[in-house]
Formats: sequence, structure tokens, C-alpha cells
Amino acid sequence: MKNKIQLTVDAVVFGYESGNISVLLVRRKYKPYKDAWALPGGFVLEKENLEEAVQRELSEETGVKINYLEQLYTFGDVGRDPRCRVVSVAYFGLVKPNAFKLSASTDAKEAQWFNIQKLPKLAFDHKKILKIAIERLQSKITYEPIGFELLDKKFPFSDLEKLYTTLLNRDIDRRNFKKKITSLKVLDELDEKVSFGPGRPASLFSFNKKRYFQLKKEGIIFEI
Amino acid sequence: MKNKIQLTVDAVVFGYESGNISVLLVRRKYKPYKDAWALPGGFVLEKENLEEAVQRELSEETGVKINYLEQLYTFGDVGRDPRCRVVSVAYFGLVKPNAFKLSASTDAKEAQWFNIQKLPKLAFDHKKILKIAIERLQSKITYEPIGFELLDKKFPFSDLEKLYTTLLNRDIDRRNFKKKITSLKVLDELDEKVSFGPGRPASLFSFNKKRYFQLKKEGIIFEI
DNA sequence: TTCATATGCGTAGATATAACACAAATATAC
DNA sequence: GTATATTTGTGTTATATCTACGCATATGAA
Repeated sequence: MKNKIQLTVDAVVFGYESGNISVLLVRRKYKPYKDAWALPGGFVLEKENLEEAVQRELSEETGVKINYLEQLYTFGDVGRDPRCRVVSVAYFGLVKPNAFKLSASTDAKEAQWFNIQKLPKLAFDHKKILKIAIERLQSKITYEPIGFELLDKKFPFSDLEKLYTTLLNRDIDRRNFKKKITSLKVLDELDEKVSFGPGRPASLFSFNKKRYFQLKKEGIIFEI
Repeated sequence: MKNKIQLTVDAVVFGYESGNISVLLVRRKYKPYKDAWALPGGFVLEKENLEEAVQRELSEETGVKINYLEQLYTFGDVGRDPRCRVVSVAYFGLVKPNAFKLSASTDAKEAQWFNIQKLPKLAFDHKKILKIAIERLQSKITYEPIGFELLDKKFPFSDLEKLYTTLLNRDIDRRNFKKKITSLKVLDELDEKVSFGPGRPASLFSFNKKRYFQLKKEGIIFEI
């Protein structure tokens, strides 16, 4: 045994619904930072991979099922945990709106979605982790079609547009955006239409993941 | 003590000279993989940050001084080390040609530069780590001016061009490339000229890091 | 029936990219 | 000393992409 460093994983899970980006937080049950809000996560077991550890912790603490997960960064500064040296591998996840609702089995007091504009005080260095995760999300949606992981399977085009304006925090020209996305050939237009309130009904689209990978293999890159 | 997971750091350090990209490797002294080549690295001490650990290990094992270092990825699969569970935070570094020469103090048999086209068999999962590092290097030089970290302080423009053709493994139109770089306004043309063999002497340039950060703050982004 | 609202499609000017040709300054061979 | 090969250095044009708009269409509500 060479060292006494402890290894944990933390997950920054984003959800999106009608113009709001939220992040999943859990309330800490024990010291330190007892009762404070924190990112879901915990110690890695000796016989499980890092991703497995994240999925297990998320499932135990929140019941949320992730459909996109990638490693974000590893935070290992001395003193980030007052108890002892703890190095944490942070992950970055996205969930679709249906998983966005917390399962009834979880105590709503213990796991909750927070709008990223209205965050509570966070335990440890989780504020810093979250900040980096948001930057990653913002930059990544411009060159990888991960935005679709935040939408329903079928969605009107305006949902996609609104997602991008919200995430990138700037206006997007609807017509140019549509042209751009259309030229990437990753959307299937369905026959179905939906209508909310006044205005012309919108066609529903679905993201064609298969075609995306095919195009990617041919060197056609996604970029907004 | 919750677990027995060991934490290490590994460094993928790239050097460049006259059309050759090399990576720094060390020969292992102990089992497992005794005498095999591996990435420099080792166990993280309880009281040092991750970056400090990388710098210390690099200094101990190779004597090379790094001028650019960033975290690459954390490798934590079960079974990547036959002895026990070892999670390794890999870093990615670049050195200038002067540091490229291994210091006389180091035993050349123990630390060596290898052309990335002519690699020996590597210990552990270091081949995988190196592959990811190369991909990162290739993608990163297109949107961050890290290429300059691989060149001398003063360099002819053709050096920069050759670096890019080598790293990206494709031809670049010299005139368009020059226009692009010039428009970014991050190069200072010096009065000095150099001449190797036949051909018109070349002006020397230097990278203006200060101006780069200034432009970045104004939202002007580097992109090749 | 009129109005407000949201979707859907097209066009023109500006900007950036890609392709390409030739002049200038040196070392070397003769 | 002259011709030749070699390398650096710059400009121009066609093409593609991006940006900024205008207007028609289909609905709910007044």
C-alpha cells in the first residue's frame, strides 16, 4: 500500500425542459457539509469501473437513468475534502425529459433538480466542478450533437432551437439554424404534427443517430 | 479507509524537431512489465496535487522540463494493472526543442524519445493512453495555439507550417496558411533572418502570447 | 372574420475558404 | 561568373459558406 488517497466519482447531470436547464443535486446526510446540497457521487468500489461507479451512485441516490455519460475532469487538489485526501473523477451526464422526473421511490427531499441559475450553496469544490461542466456542455453542443440527448425522441424544431438559445445564451436566427441543421442530414421529419396554443402546427422530428455515425465516419462533422 | 485503490499519474510528453513528433518513454525497472517501455509516471503522494506529482515524476525519471501541461483523461478500468486496482490520471505535455535533448544526468538507457511512428511495445494500457493523447494533440492544435509550445522561441514560418502538416498528417497550402495565421495577429516578425542550405533566407517569427490572451479576451478565437 | 402567434421557406450581400502562379533571394554545380 | 535548383514570400480569382433579412402559411383566440 503506497498511499492513503481515496477515490470517488461525482456526476453532473443536466436535464432540460421548456427553456430551463437543471442540474441534479442530492442533500448530504453526513458530515462534513451535512444537509448541504452536493453533486451525486461517492466512493469507487475496488471491483467496479469508474463509469459503473457513477451509474451505481446515481441509481442509489437519485434513481435517474442516464442516456449520455462522459468523463469530465479529475479533481485532486490537496484539501478539497476536509477529512482526508480525496481525488474525484467527475462525470458529465444528460437525461431526456422523461427521466427528468425523479422517480417516486426517491425521497424528493434528498434528490432534486435545480435550475442552473438558481443554485444553492454547494458542498466541497462542487461549485467549481459544476462551472466546468457547464462550460463543457456549452462548448460541446456546438461540435457534437449531444443536444438531442436532452430532448424527447420526437420534438418540434422549435424545441431544438430553444435548447440552443438557452444553452448558448444568445439569439439564433431560426432560418439559418434550420438550414444548418438540415444540411447536416441528421434529422428525420415525421408525418406527425403538434400544436400548442396559437400558431401553425409544427412537424415533429427525430434525431437519426445511425445516420450521424455514418456521416461522421465519412468525415462530415457536426458543427453549429 | 474505504478502499484500496491506488492512484497514479502518467505523462504523455510530446517533442517535435524537424518533421518528427516524438514521445518521451522510460524503461521500467521493476515488475510487472520489467524492462518494457512505459509512460513516465508513478504514485501520487498524499500531500501533493496531481500536477505536482506529474512534474515530480517527470523530473525524477527524465529530467525534462515541461512548458505546457494539461490533464488528458483518467484511466480506471479494473484490471489495467495486474497487481491491484490502479487508477491513473494521465497528463499531456509539450516541450520545446531545447528541453527535447535529454539531460546528461539521466541515463539514456532509461529515458528516451521515440518517434510516434516507431513505438516499442508499451506496458499496461499505455498504448491506449498514447493514442488518446495523439488525438487530443491533433484536435487541439486546430483551435488553440499550443503548436508554438513545440517550436523554438524564434522560428522561420516554414517550421510552423511543417509542424502542422506533420501533426495533422495532410498538406497545407502555404499561402493560405500564412494568410490565416497572419490574420490572427499572434506572430511578431523579427528583423533576424536565417538560412539553411539553398533558398531564400527566412524571416524569424515569435509567438506573442500576450497578444493572444488579449485577443482571446476580446472573443477572437484561434482556429486553423 | 380579423388578429396575434408560431412555423416554414427563399433570396441577396458579405465574408471566408480554396485553388492557383509567379517573383525574390540564396547555395551549388559547372 | 553564370545557370540551375531550392526555398521563401506575396497576390488574385472562383467558390462556398455565413448572415441578415421578407413574406407566406396554418392555427387559436377575440
